[in-house]
Amino acid sequence: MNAAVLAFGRSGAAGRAAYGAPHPRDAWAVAPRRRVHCGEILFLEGDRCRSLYRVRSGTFKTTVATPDAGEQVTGFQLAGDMLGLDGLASDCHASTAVALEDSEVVVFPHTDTELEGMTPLQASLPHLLARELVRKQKLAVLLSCMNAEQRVASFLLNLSHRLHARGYSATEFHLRMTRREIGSYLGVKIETVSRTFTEMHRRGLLRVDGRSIVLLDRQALLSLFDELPLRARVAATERVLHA
Amino acid sequence: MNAAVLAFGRSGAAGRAAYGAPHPRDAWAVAPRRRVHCGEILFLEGDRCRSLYRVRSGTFKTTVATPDAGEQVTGFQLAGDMLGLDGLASDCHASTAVALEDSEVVVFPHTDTELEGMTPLQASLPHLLARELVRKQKLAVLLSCMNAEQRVASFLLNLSHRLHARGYSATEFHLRMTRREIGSYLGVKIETVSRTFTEMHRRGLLRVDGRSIVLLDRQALLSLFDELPLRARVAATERVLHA
DNA sequence: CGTATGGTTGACGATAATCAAACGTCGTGG
DNA sequence: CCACGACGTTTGATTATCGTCAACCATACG
Repeated sequence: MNAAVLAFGRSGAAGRAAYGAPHPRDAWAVAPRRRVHCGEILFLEGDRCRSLYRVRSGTFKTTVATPDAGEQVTGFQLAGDMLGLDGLASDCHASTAVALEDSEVVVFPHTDTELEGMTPLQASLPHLLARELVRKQKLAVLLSCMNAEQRVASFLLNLSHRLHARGYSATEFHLRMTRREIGSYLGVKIETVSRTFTEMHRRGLLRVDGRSIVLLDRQALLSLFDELPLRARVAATERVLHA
Repeated sequence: MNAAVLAFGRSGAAGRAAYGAPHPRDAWAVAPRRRVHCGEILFLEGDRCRSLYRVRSGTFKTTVATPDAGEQVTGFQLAGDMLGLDGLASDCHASTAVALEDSEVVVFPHTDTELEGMTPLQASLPHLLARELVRKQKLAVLLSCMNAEQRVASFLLNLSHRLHARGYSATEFHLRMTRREIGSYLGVKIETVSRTFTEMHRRGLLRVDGRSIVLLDRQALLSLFDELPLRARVAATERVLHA
């Protein structure tokens, strides 16, 4: 039912709450920061992994190179989200991070994760990684069994949810990414993204003007996920009744 | 070029090598084991996460429930692979693990990961999780940009690779999973899996008899990943030339 | 200006989903 | 023993979704 919101879900508190209970805000004051301008690369796939990052402000995309010389977007990161976690698998970053607007990150030198004494970051790494893992798993499910319309609706609802959790409007927001990046992330072509936006607009589900979005009918967007093949819908209904 | 093999890749040494360099085999003797019969559930999505597991022998699948009352296969685990890592995100398992044949697992009680002193498992958790994360990311890429034939070829080559790393034949093996499970994992329907097998058979790439597979032409299977739209292929070629 | 980039729209086609039927193998119970 | 149903698999016919190709517009920028 709320698969849309759950499908991605980089919960707003993810990065913050995991670092220990009382979490004095000053604890971060010592951590170095770095400004990253729009379009600038924070780290490159294959680079030596020297640090982890936490987005302080702004937006990032992470991408991986595909065999066909293209780039595949693997995620969008907002304030509070971690960047570079996949670099812990080896000593190299497994993806590239690019700022989609002028942004700022907190830098956690990689040595922090190797100290003998348990730093707060080190202690919470498994949680952070596991969360990330669950999200990627849900993305895989989305890519496996949703149609284009459902993918786009998932994307918008998820973005809305994450922005809301950060204190922004849940209904009006500005897309920081291009149609091509959205399509790459969702596994559909740019034309399909464009057409889907247009069609949703036509049906009154939202208003689109370039990159500014206004969600007009959240319920209708959610109900797109009920539109399943008949047999599946019947099965789902029975399932709910039995529960 | 070898995207097929890389696309998944639960490297054979993953679970084993990560636990410390010399790795005396006896170190595991103390860890409790558990037999899991074919079809039996090791843990259920939503269950309290009390332990992590490492496959000692046999095969598992992990699945998540989809909104349409179906189940989506999120991975296949062979000997040496970890199970239950996604449970570290919360205190509940994010997926269900089912044995695809009579199997045995090593059980790591969850308390091990919470001890103050760093246990070997605890120390290697970030690596294990990050590896898993990278694999899921690659699965997402596969689901985003490969056609049915490439997905099936990826699956077979990956399985071949993993079996080989475990001392089995890389060319002849027995599928432990149904066509439906393969299709679910790859994001295609069961009929498509079947037809793709048939077509590959017809072209002499492999022999299929029920669930026994014989890979006849690994090169041809790999070359399926060069079959890209013309423009992409040209771009890829140029890229290689410039590198 | 000219060019590059991002976005929209239309026409067309290919890939894979859907629907349907058939077959073999199991295990179960009559 | 055989009949029966539940599965798993294969194959064919048809459909629909989405990708491809192409044209066009708007904006930014040197």
